[in-house]
Amino acid sequence: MDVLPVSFYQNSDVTDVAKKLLGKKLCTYINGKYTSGMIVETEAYMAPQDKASHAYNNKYTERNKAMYNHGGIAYIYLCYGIHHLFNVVTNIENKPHAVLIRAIEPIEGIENILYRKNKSTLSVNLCSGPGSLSSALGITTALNETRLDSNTIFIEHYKNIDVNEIVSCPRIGVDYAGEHAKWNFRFYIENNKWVSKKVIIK
DNA sequence: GAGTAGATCGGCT
DNA sequence: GCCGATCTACTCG
Repeated sequence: MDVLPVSFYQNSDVTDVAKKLLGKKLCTYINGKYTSGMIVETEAYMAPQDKASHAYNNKYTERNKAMYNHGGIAYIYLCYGIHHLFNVVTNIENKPHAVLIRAIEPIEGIENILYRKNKSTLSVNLCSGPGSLSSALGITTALNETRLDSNTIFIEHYKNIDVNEIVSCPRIGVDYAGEHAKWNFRFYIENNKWVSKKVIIK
């Protein structure tokens, strides 16, 4: 009903989209099971200049081609051979920008999440961390390049987050990116217990 | 509670 | 062959 239009993602400032996604509701309807959760943590990836991005220097492969598509679709890829990481493609065609969704706060379909996780009780780490969140929502690489206004994956308005509640800090697990690893491209909602990791001091 | 190994696919040196 | 935008389980103290 209140699904974000594709135009929301076609913004030339990825960090702006990353911040605006906080407090939105990510919903999936996969294999007949509906689940949703509020986005509490994101990271921006801004290729071609961003070394931490798969599309650094406009590198183009079969895997990352989704990022070169227009904004408003999903870029999902396999990490460490096990984890399916879910990204939102932003900007226009041939501008490979993306926002990695790192954590959500479960809202609906908790029983489906527990079933997928083979757990009986809800705990904070179930949807916290990109790989964990994808398995909780049933997201796999089969959904790569799915439109975010489709009825499989969609994002709705949910809660307005005040700028004062948004914390920005360096991204996680991208030390190899040298100077770019220090960019404050990670955003999360302050004092939200579902956030995967607090500020990392180095 | 903290530290480490193991899982396991695709893209690259 | 090696290593990654990771997570979990298992060990050790």
